[in-house]
Amino acid sequence: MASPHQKQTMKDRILQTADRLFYLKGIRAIGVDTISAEIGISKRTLYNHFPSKDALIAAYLEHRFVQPKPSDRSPVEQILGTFDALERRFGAEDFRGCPFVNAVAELGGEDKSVKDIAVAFKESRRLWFRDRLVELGVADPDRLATQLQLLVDGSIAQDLVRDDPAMARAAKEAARVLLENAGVKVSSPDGAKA
Amino acid sequence: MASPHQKQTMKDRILQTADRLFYLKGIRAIGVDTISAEIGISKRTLYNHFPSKDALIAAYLEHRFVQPKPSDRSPVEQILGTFDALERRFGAEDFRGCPFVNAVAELGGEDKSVKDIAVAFKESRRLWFRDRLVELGVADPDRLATQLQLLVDGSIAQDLVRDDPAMARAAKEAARVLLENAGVKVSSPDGAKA
DNA sequence: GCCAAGGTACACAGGTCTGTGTAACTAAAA
DNA sequence: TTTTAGTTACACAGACCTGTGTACCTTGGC
Repeated sequence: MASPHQKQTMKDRILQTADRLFYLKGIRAIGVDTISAEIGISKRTLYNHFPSKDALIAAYLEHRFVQPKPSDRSPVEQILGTFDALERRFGAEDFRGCPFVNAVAELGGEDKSVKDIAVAFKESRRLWFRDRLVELGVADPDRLATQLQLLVDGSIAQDLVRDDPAMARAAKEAARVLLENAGVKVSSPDGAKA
Repeated sequence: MASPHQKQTMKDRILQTADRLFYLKGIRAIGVDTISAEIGISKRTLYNHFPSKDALIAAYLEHRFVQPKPSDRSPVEQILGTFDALERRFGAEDFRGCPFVNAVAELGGEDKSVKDIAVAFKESRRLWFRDRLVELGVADPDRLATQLQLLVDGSIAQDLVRDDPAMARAAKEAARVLLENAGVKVSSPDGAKA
């Protein structure tokens, strides 16, 4: 973990492959046989590293729970840049929506642990927006952060079914309107730095 | 179909039960045995009415594709009322997100017909917004309709993971800001008719 | 050389799933 | 009464799933 040159462990390879297949094809659609076959290991080895498929699913979701990198850009640029990043990801052919929302949709309210991590993820994203809005001094950062997160999740859901990266642009424009309405000065209607 | 007093056919009962279980528990999570057992019929009878589970899934999604009732309220009230209706549905304990988004998330891009009907549904909803925005004479009804639909889908996704009907209120407030920004006069910040 | 850790091959238990085949039953229509 | 359409009970095929048991093999460290 410390050294980037460190050889990838077996556990890493299993998790990485499970991550890719679970995300692309769905958690229920992928069996442990498929994962081990894809890596070229025996199913026994997989079970030596993860006690059950449920444990592998939990590891998958935790693995997806990554914090955004710190940035030295201005709060407004960071907020609006979120939607540019979304648009880029929508364009990739291996994008298939939000893994947490998908997992909840797929596994239902049955599995409480899945829902818990999904809620934690969504809340962490909302708080990320909120921190930047506080920095900007807007009146009601909590409310606006929630609304920005609505635009993020809405564009993800829309792109999931429509495969249309323009959804991210529409969300960005809406976000700009909401920011300006909250008294935030936003430079130009489209990409001043371009 | 014409008379509301008409006795419910076997096919209706199957579809209705499949609808409820598919939506609540997930399509992959429910087998045809479960559906037939729930109704108290044999699995053979189910297969006499639907040639395959895939056909039943298709019928389920078509059954969910309902058009909004015509309304005599003003366009603005209709648009904002959408979010009030959402909030009501979020409060129900049998609400589990958008069946079309869930189906795409669950069945993946593999099944093209599922994606097709999901796209058709989302587009029909977007056009519903668009029609009302045209009536209001806004400058760019297509863009704003897309953005309102983003708020709808965003609040649905958020409520799915958080079980928080307040997401609909946040979406409604954002919708009001977007409408006002487009030059639409919106009466009061919260429920003038209350 | 020897040992121990971890991987492999492979069978298998026990469950679920979709879908079919078949013979008997029921009830309404003719 | 006879026919016919729909339903039932039930077994079963064939596939896939999670998870385990077991005996063998490979490899690096001592």
